[in-house]
Amino acid sequence: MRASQYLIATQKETPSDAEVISHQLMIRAGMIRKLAAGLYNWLPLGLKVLRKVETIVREEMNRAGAQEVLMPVTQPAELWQESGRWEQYGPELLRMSDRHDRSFCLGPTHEEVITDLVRNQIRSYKQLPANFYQIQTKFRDEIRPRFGIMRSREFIMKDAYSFHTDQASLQQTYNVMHAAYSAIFSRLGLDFRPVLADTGSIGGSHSHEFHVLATSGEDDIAFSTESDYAANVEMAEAVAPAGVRPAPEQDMTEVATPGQHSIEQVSEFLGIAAEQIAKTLIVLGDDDEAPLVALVVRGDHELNEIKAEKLHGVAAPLTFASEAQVKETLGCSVGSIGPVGLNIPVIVDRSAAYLADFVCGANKDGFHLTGANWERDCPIDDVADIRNVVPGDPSPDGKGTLEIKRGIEVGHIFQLGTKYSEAMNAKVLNEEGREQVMIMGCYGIGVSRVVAAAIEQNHDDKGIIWPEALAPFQVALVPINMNKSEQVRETCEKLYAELTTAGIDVLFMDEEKARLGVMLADIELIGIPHRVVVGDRGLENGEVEYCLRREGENRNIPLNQVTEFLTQAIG
RNA sequence: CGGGGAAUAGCGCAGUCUGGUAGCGCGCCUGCUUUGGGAGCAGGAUGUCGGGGGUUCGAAUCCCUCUUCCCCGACCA
Repeated sequence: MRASQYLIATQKETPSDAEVISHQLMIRAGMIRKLAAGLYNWLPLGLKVLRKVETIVREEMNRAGAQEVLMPVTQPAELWQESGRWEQYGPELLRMSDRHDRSFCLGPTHEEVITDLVRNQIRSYKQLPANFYQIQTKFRDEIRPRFGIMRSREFIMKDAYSFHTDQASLQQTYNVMHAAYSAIFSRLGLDFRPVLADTGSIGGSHSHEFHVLATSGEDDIAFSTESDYAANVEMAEAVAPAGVRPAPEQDMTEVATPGQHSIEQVSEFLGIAAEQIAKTLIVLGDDDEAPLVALVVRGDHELNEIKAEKLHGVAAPLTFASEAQVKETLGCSVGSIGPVGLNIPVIVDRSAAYLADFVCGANKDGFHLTGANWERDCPIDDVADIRNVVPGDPSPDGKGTLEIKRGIEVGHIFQLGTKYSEAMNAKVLNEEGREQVMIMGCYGIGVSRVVAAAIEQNHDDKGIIWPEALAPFQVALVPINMNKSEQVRETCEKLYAELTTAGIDVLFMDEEKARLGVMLADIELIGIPHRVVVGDRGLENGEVEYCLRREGENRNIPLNQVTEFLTQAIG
């Protein structure tokens, strides 16, 4: 491609509304432009990268035996009413009516449509298992789109759905998809980890997320130092401390703690470490008998809301009781609550249950208890894992301890079970000639998000450093003073033709009056991996200059070996 | 949706408090000179100051209202 015929929309200044580096660089390199909140135009250069991701995803999905289909973005409300999600999905589902006043939505995902398609087309167990995928635009009306293409409202997703007659077959396809995803992200040149995940609102049982590791990620991932255990912090099990709870040594004493509410305040005021304090949180219960429930975690731990809301007796979604509700039921304010003498159900975290001689609120404004002990001073009926793991916790698989890193979720695989097939009556005839509900799996990759994630992982202060597989161009060809030197012009034209013929994708910086500094800065910003600079100085020795973006060191190579050299360098 | 900020040329911003001719840098166009890492000189184009209403002789500036965007919290590829 000749730069003179290609839109290179680079800009020197960082847009003021771009927070994360990938967003800044995608704007500056001229890959995307914002149209409205969470909506982006893809410019030629950005689209080229996006297509490369799509191609790799498509190749690996095909290799894994999936069949490509294409479903509409616009979906009829009836299907969503059938699955029950028309009511469940909430405002993230963009709904609309057509001229006949029929209801539709923009697809945030395609379980309903694919289930409808498959129930109409597949009648026999002999046609299963089957795995269908598409690469297509999704729309989710995010409350807060941000970070450019990373969390946009409209985005490109590869979504796949598999259908089975038994769990073993689902597990097999799930494993194949797990392997295919690993192959995809490896080919893309990303540092990624598959992690155990919560199944979220899509429902189902078993699930893994694929995360690209990056400090700007929005998820916390817990890793074992000794094994390949990895889980989203939402999911990672906080195991019970080893051994038995120490015996009480102190007497329980009420102490005045005027104005001390938070754990830090109480800890400092009493000179007692946060891990020796029991933090009591009041949430709404799920039945009228017990409208409030107390959750107790250690002062240095955080409540895991996802774990908590799954507990029997706790309302989902997890809702904290209001100050007024607490005051009315318990007779004191939020900062002074403790498990001793509490007249509502108490659920205690495993680590908190291990405490002896701990400090807690006295259920009386301005007072705390020291030397409190389970059983002796208050009952402990319900112990559960309700906290987030922290670095240094033992790994749930018993090997090593956990460390926590940030990740960007780029893929997610689920075992859905029969959630949709049952609701939508998607059945096949099995070997016995009986109707049977199909079992489903689903598998997503955020294709546009991968582009941003790749930049988060591959950049320096000059710009993007594309992994070979994603680069919009493989080679940049830069002439120096082409408008003055016939020798430089001829050499570049020849090289351009030769490299192109060799199947190399070259960006030829052929603008007559372009300045060297500007061209080089643009190429570095855009992130083209290989660069060849042609000038009179080098040509006198029959040489051109080569630079690998990732290394930044110039070296001379003989003119007559350029094609061979680049073919090898690209690999 | 709650809390906080912002909207002035393609981009980044000043001007607003204290009302009085619409500004700066980058980019863009023309010409000349330059040309081995974001050039210099000269000339030029570009604005419903987010929209609507009001106050005023006069509003980017003060008041009311609407809209959009950004940041912090609960969802997700």
